Amino acid sequence: MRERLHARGLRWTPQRRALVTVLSRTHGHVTGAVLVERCREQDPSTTPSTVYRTLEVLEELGIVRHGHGPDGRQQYHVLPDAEHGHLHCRACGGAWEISADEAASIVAALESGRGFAVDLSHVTIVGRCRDCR
Amino acid sequence: MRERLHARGLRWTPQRRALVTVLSRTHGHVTGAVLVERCREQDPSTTPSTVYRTLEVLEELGIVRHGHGPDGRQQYHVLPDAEHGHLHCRACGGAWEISADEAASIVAALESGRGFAVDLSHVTIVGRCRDCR
DNA sequence: GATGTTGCTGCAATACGTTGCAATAACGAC
DNA sequence: GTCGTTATTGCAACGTATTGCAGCAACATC
Repeated sequence: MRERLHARGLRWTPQRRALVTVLSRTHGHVTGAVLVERCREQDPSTTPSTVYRTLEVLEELGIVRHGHGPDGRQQYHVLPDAEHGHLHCRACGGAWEISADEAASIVAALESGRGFAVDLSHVTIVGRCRDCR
Repeated sequence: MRERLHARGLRWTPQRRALVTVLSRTHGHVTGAVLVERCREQDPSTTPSTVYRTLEVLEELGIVRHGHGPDGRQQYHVLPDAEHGHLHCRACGGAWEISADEAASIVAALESGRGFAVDLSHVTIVGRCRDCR
């Protein structure tokens, strides 16, 4: 991590180390708020702005990706999960991932029809799941 | 409008009238904040909570639909536009609509594969448009 | 027109994120 | 180890959206 930051002229600070540590223990999706909270557990003096700014940096480095839940709140996931989209059930609140394979037809349709390059990991589709219908 | 509210035991208030007026003059997509602002132009004493709560009511009635922009903020659109999804270019900020026809393959894929009923009007897909690639 | 119900409003507080700015501290060079 | 540069931090303020609650006012009824 330190190397990757330095390679871009960025710095390796205690606050960034803390967030990276938290992320390394994180599985699946987390909201920004949860990450802030977890950083605070490690270091109560953590401030939200630092965490969110660090997340931006890590996203540029490709370490994390973020999308938005059905309520529009940030959701981060840590790589190197395969790229995937998200499915949310409005009724039960359940969430699933859409694999790149499964999304292939979606991506292809927008690509060939409009020349639009879908950022799959930022996609969240809301609706109702089989059980809730 | 008044009839539709009364039919459900709801009330037709000056604040609701103001929002409906604003909406009737609105084309395309608007953020919640913009709607609050426009209501304030009509009546400076308007408060955000009332506007957002009224929007919820109107959504239940099917008058408006909301989704989230690429930054997760609310975006409303007024019916009776046909149901459609949204496409956002991360680079230029442009936005387009995805017609139900164009989305048919997406909807069908998730429907048959997972039994998931997509709420198309709540879908926002982020990526890069043809010009920005 | 007066009255009772109860849906609505406005306020205040809270949550989640973002941004400007001055002070700090990481880092490279000596 | 010291010093200078400048990326980062922490603070404070702001923007957007939600929620609890007490008082208000729409509406139906009389």
